[in-house]
Amino acid sequence: MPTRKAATTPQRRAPASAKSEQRVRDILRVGREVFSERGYERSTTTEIAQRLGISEATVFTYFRGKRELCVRVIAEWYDEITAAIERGLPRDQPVRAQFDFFVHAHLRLFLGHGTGMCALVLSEGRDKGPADLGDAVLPLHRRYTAPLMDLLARGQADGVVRSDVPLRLLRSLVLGPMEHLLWEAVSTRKSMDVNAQARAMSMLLWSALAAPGAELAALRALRDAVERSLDEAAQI
Amino acid sequence: MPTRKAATTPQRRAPASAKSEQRVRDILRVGREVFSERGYERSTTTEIAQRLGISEATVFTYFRGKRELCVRVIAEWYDEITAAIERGLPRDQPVRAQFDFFVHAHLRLFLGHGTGMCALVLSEGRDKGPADLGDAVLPLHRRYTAPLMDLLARGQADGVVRSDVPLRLLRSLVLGPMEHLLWEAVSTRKSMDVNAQARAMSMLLWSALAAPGAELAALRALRDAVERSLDEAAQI
Amino acid sequence: MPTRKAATTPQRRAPASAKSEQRVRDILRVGREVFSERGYERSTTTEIAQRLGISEATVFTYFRGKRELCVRVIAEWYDEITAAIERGLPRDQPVRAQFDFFVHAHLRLFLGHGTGMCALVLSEGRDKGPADLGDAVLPLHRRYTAPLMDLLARGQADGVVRSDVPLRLLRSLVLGPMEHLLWEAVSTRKSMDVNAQARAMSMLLWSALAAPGAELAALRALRDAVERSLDEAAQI
Amino acid sequence: MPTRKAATTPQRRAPASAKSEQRVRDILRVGREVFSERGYERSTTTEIAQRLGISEATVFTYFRGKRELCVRVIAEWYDEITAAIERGLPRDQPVRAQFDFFVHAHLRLFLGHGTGMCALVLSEGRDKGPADLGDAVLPLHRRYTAPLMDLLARGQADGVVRSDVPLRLLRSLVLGPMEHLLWEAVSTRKSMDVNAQARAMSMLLWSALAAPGAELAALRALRDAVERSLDEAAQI
DNA sequence: CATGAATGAGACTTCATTCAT
DNA sequence: AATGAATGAAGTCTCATTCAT
Repeated sequence: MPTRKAATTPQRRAPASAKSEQRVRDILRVGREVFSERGYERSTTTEIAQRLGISEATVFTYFRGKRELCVRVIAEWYDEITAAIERGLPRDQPVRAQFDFFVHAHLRLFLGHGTGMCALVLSEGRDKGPADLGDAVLPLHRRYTAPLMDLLARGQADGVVRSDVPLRLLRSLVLGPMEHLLWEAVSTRKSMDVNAQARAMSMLLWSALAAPGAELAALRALRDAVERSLDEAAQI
Repeated sequence: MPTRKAATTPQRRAPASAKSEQRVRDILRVGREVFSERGYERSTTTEIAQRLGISEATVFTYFRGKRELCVRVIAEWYDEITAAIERGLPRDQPVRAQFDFFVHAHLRLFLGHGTGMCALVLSEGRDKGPADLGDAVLPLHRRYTAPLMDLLARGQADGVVRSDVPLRLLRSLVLGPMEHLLWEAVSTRKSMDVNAQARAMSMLLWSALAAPGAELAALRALRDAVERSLDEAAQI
Repeated sequence: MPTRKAATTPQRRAPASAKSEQRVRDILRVGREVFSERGYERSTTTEIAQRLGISEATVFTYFRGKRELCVRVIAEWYDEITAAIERGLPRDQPVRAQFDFFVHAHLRLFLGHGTGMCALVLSEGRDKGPADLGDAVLPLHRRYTAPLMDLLARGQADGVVRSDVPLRLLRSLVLGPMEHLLWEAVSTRKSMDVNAQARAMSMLLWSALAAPGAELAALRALRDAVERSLDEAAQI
Repeated sequence: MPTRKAATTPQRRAPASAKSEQRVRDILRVGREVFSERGYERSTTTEIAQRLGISEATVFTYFRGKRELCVRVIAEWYDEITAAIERGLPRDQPVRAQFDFFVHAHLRLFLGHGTGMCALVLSEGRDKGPADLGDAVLPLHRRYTAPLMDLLARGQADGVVRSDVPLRLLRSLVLGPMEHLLWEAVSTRKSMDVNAQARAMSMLLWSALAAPGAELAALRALRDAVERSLDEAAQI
């Protein structure tokens, strides 16, 4: 600890040349591989270095430590998927279509690069002693889910999403089943037909989200109209 | 944390005297405490032994190793909560009431003994290297959720639960949001009003599960109303 | 430098059996050797373990870390020499004799076990970053020099030690030259005749400490001589 | 900190252009800063380079290694203070006045540039493994103290400094207390009134150095003269 | 000449596990 | 049956030093 030690000595900082940046990218790439395969605690800087065929010391030239590397790996990944969501979201289409996109994209992104990142984030994004990744992960996750939250809020405003339940619960209602599905995929190590699953999931979730009385209300309005018409007709 | 070498030497097995059984129970009890406070990797056999005031070696007299101990701890816990569910489930009441019980019990059990076991299971039940916990946990989890699956199946047979979606997806729809909620509780370390949350969650989930027949029924009612109106109109 | 880590996990503590105590003594003995040969920073736990023919891990079973071991080594040594001084000091004899004893004992003790401890204490007893031995050493040193301070104070009270200079300066006047001599011995690695040096040093220092009354005595003697001469002259 | 391997490869030597000399001076200047702030072992070539805004490799272009740099830093410093002493020494004044100057200058120089150099020299000038600093420092220190030795020798020749003690011991008597005082200043990190301390110290040391019989001898001479006079008077 | 980049060697420390008693 | 004692294996991290460009 290694020592936890007040760093009084300035750290060697890596410069920003083209070569350096490539190194940083390489280490991040392999770091993502290893961390997602093994989780934080069981990953070793040794393995990361070995897979790259470089010295362990080199890793520490570019990252202050294992912890920082892992945070960077997670951050990069969140940046990617957040960008993918934000880039692809069809904002000019109805809420329902946007929701559909989100579900598809979410499942695709989390399973796309292997299930490892998914597991890493789900599992390590939590307070445990020194390697407290949770504090670093939480804001990233919030940013990632922001589009979903917007979308649901807009849905509520438009009356197509139920308003009888707090937004927070709706978020759980959406993300929960998807994460559960992902866990299952991770646990059983079975591959799955992402598109089919996404379609089914989106349909299911939307029916759970949809304003429950929407159709009913429409029907009642219809009935009332019919009744009124009939009454009027009867009075003639 | 380094990967330890898997135990290759056959261990002396502990006998089954009354005293021995007490020892086993003690170790399991404290093991549960420690594992749930720290997670698997950050727990140490040293601490477990120290809390019991016994020698580390004694732990290894009764358990082949740290991993086996942890698996046993998790298994015991699943046995308990599975039994609690099975014992309390009001099988003679309608599916809806049973579902309600399950949701309440689930949240209560997972948060009851602190969030630690919840976190341990959610977090360590996952693919990591050889001898992983995941393989041991999966069947336990399946057994635990069996009553829920039964219940949903029965609901489908009775027509009160939607049948347009595979059971597997429905399970995710139920367990997913609850786990999501639990994670949130664990992450933010905020205590929550379990009963209130359970009520809201149960209501929400049930409305998502409920056979979309509800609308059909409404439509049927409309048809009837219209018919009635027409009949009345015809009588004039 | 290893990481400092907030120790949340209880440390393995060594028990207090006879065997254990022997181990502790062994490690302290060899630790003293190594630390005094190399100084703190250049000493390694590896070497200490190797000289004992034990595993490095064993060292850490008995001492929390390098730092603590070194502090213990220094403390033990101070205990020894402090005890030796306090045990041997001839308190019933005149201050001058006690001072003589102190000087002899000091030189003997500091050079006795090699010059290493002397160097270690002189050199490492000072604020430098993480391994701040200074705070641990200062009170030990004060306790060690307490008898000397007492002795000087008593000397002042008795009028045999000069009172025109603060005690603090007198302490520097006594310890300074001795340490200087020891440094020289350490630096040049020449052995020296401790007894002879001690005799000369004691004499020199005492003459520097002695109450300037000496000259008054001389003047008195002169007066007497003159008087005697005058008497003799008068008898003529 | 690990023992580094002594440089075995012959280094490229730096040229002696004006620019190069400036570089050397810069590195020496910053090296002095760092070494005196942190001591030898805890200083890093990284930090020295960073403070200068140059590459670490550049440091090694001009100095064979860390150790050589440190030796040069110490040597430069000794050159400065030696020159200061030799320049200021009032050689045409009495020994006592010269001594006074030396004491003042010594304290001023050692504490002047912070206590760091003082600590560095006092602390690292000592036996440690191969290529130690002690061997390099000793001759520098001897040269530095040469004026003092001269001065004391002259004092003995003139009869104003005691001759009953070897010069070597007298040197310890002078330098010892001063170093002791400096250590104290360094350890306690308290600033001190250099001039006042120097005055007191000079007075004290001189009274310890002064030929103890000087006054007595004068008195004896007086007595003899008196006796002789009386005798002569008696014979009349 | 200067340096960006890399690294070998090693330091301290932790911990699950074994085994003689 | 219990444990005191020991340790192998591994892990994270540091830093002086080299060398191609």
